[in-house]
Order: sequence, then structure tokens, then C-alpha cells
Amino acid sequence: MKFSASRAIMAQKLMARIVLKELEKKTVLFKASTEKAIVGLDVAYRRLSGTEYAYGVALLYDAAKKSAVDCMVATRAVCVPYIPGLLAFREMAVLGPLAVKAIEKWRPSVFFVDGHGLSHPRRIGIATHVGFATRTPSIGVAKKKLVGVIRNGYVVVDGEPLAAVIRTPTGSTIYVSPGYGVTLEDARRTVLKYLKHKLPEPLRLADAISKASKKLVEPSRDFKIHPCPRLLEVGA
DNA sequence: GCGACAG
DNA sequence: ATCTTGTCGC
Repeated sequence: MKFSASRAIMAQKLMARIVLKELEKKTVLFKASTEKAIVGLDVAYRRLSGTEYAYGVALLYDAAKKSAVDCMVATRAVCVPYIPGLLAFREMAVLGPLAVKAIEKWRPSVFFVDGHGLSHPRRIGIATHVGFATRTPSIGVAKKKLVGVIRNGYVVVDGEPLAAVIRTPTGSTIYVSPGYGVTLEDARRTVLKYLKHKLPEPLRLADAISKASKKLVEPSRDFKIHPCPRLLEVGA
């Protein structure tokens, strides 16, 4: 079936009703400093003879050892266009199944996802989709602002802070927002603990591996998890 | 109409 | 995000 932007928006509004209600009731599943295992999720794309493929990476980061300890790479042809605000529908095709596998295999405390969570037009960014779909805490980390204005270090919409604006050690700016089951302050504090470069370690490493995988892994039409390339040397 | 617009 | 060469700077 062809992708329908209007139906996707309807779906997000329905999800928002549930997620925001839980957030009001302070249904918190994760608190800062309780993390044992963090899984960084990122997606890279590659055009190959008329078909566009998505390379999804799930990287397991050990909070105690402060290093990456495992990773998975998954590929599949993408079937949804990129539309601001609807990024989740494009990336979930590969991140959804991959996140489920990551939970079964690693039992992570929280997911770090590239992209916004709460700081989204309907409060349902990619990070929220991942967390809600898997009922696992998640935090969104974006490199560009999508909505709102910046006031006192936060992205604000209608007077409500939706994301923390953080200046990274490399001088760039990132926007950290709650995905699912996490408060804004806990999301901010947690990301800060792993911020050594432009992105928190679990995401920086997942990003490096997803890009490197494009020339080391043959993509498949349908969703498939490949043997993880021995790339943990990419800064880990 | 104009500007904005995650990855 | 991706397409792309060299190049300026820490």
C-alpha cells in the first residue's frame, strides 16, 4: 500500500493521546543514573540501481565499562518518503524490528535515538515511536531544531519546554527530548553523561558504523540482520 | 504568498 | 540523509 501522509498524521495523533496521558500521570520507566546498558539507534541510506536501502544499526553500550560491547546491522529497501514530522514512518521499517531484536538480545535500560522525541509538531517524534512500540524507555537526540523557539536553554512551544538545548564539546548544538517513559530532565542528565563529542557515545558509534556498513554489507530487499562487521574499532 | 522543514 | 574534491585549520 502507498504511504499516506494524512493517515500517518492521524496515527500520530492517536498515539499522542496515549503517550501524553501517561507522561502527565508521571508514568516514568527510567531515571537518570540507573542505566546499565544503553542501545544507540541510527539509520543510514544508500541508493543502489534505482532502489534505496536503509542500513539500521543498534549499538550496545555498557555504562559501567564506558564502551561499546556489541552491535547489529540490519538492511531493507525503504518504501516511505522523507517528510518532516513523519520521519518515524520511514525509519521504523528498519528500526522497529531491529529494536525488538535488541530488547530480546540485550535487555537495554534505555534507547538513544537520532531524531526528536517530544519536541515534534504532534509530540511524537521517531524516538517516541521506538519507545512506545517497544514499551521501552527512549531519548531523542537531534542535531537540528524541528519546532519551537529557544528560551533559557530549552526548546519551548506554548510556554512548555519540550527539549533541552545542549552545546556539545565540539561546539555544535543538539536537542535532547523525552522519547518514552523518561522526563525531560532525566533525558538531559543522561545524555550529558555520555557526551564527549558531537553526539553521545552510543549514537556517535552507531552513526559511524551505519555509514561504514554501507560499503561492507550487501543490502537485502526484505528486513534482514547481518553479521556485525568488526568495526567496534571505530573509536570504541 | 513567504519561510520553515528531524533524518 | 545522500551526492561529492579538495582544502583550510586545530
